[in-house]
Amino acid sequence: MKTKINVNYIGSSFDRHNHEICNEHYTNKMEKYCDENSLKLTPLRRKVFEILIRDHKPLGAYQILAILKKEGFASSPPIAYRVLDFLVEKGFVHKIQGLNSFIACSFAGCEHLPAFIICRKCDNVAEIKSENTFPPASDTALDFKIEEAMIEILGICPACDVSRVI
Amino acid sequence: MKTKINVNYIGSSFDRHNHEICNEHYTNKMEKYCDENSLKLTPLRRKVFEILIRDHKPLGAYQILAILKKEGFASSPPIAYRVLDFLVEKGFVHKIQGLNSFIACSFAGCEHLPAFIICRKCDNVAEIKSENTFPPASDTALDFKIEEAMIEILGICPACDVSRVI
DNA sequence: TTATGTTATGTTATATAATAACATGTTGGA
DNA sequence: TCCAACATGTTATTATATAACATAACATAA
Repeated sequence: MKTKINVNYIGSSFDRHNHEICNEHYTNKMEKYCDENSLKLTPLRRKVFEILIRDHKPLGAYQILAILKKEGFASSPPIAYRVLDFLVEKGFVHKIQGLNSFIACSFAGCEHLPAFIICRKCDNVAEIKSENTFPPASDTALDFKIEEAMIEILGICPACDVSRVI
Repeated sequence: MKTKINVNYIGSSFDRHNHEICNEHYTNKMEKYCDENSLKLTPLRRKVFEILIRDHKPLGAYQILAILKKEGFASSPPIAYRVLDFLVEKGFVHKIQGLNSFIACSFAGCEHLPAFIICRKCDNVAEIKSENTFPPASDTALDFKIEEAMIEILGICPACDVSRVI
């Protein structure tokens, strides 16, 4: 059997990689984390995470529901939203507000404020670590207790930027 | 007649100020800008901006619609969304994705990537300038052409942070 | 002035996203 | 075994946003 290589732009860069190994890696991480923290990794939760990590692209709740339906699961809206709440709360998945969609975390297990760069041409999304950009260099924010941050940067990725000098 | 002082946390800090002067200031700026750029500052557009700058708090489209209705304007959803599109496009108003709401810009006329700090206790929102935090210090983002950014920071503002040392 | 293109406003209907409220199932101890 | 906590399931509804189309206002060229 030939090894199928799913090439996608994900993770900490827009670089290519073998996405199957990547999937496995994050699924393993998740199983380990749930085990250690006595969280129930139920079939439904596992399935939703699997759906999200498959292509590692942002998916809306209703897209996820459609896939769940096709694959024999219940598919009323609260099913997806509840599982997504769980996955987001535990840090396995992030919500991308600007797209009303959800994406598997690229740095699971590693403390971070998630940030995303979104190419508006190819629609690929990459998660980047944002520690270096925080706290924002502003007097205002100095005394502000940051708990969560939503950083979504829209633009053109290198691959789509035809005008760039190669 | 007594001068009514509306005290609110807005602008580049969570500091107090006379919000009436502030309103006037931004309305003037807007008029000037529209004049110079031959943009039509119609009664509807003026009204929506006025609604947003009144208390300088984020308002949802349907909240704005309700106010428009009370004040004698048409109030079907596209009315608000279209005017908001205009105001956002011209930079007079920003959309806060995390709250599905809109807020008058605090740095109108000044080139900037907007960023917000949102206190989840008192719900006040402050806009801060974000130049200093961009581009994010990450190899990934180096080659990425940033066009737009959405930065929303959730936490506790100094006034609400009871635990802080005074 | 009239014709014409453009922009703004208006209406109805509908799409899309998210949650409330409540019922049933499952599981893991006291 | 019983109970408590959690997970899944259903129906209905709320909230957010847009499509599609109609009319009005306004500038400007014939």
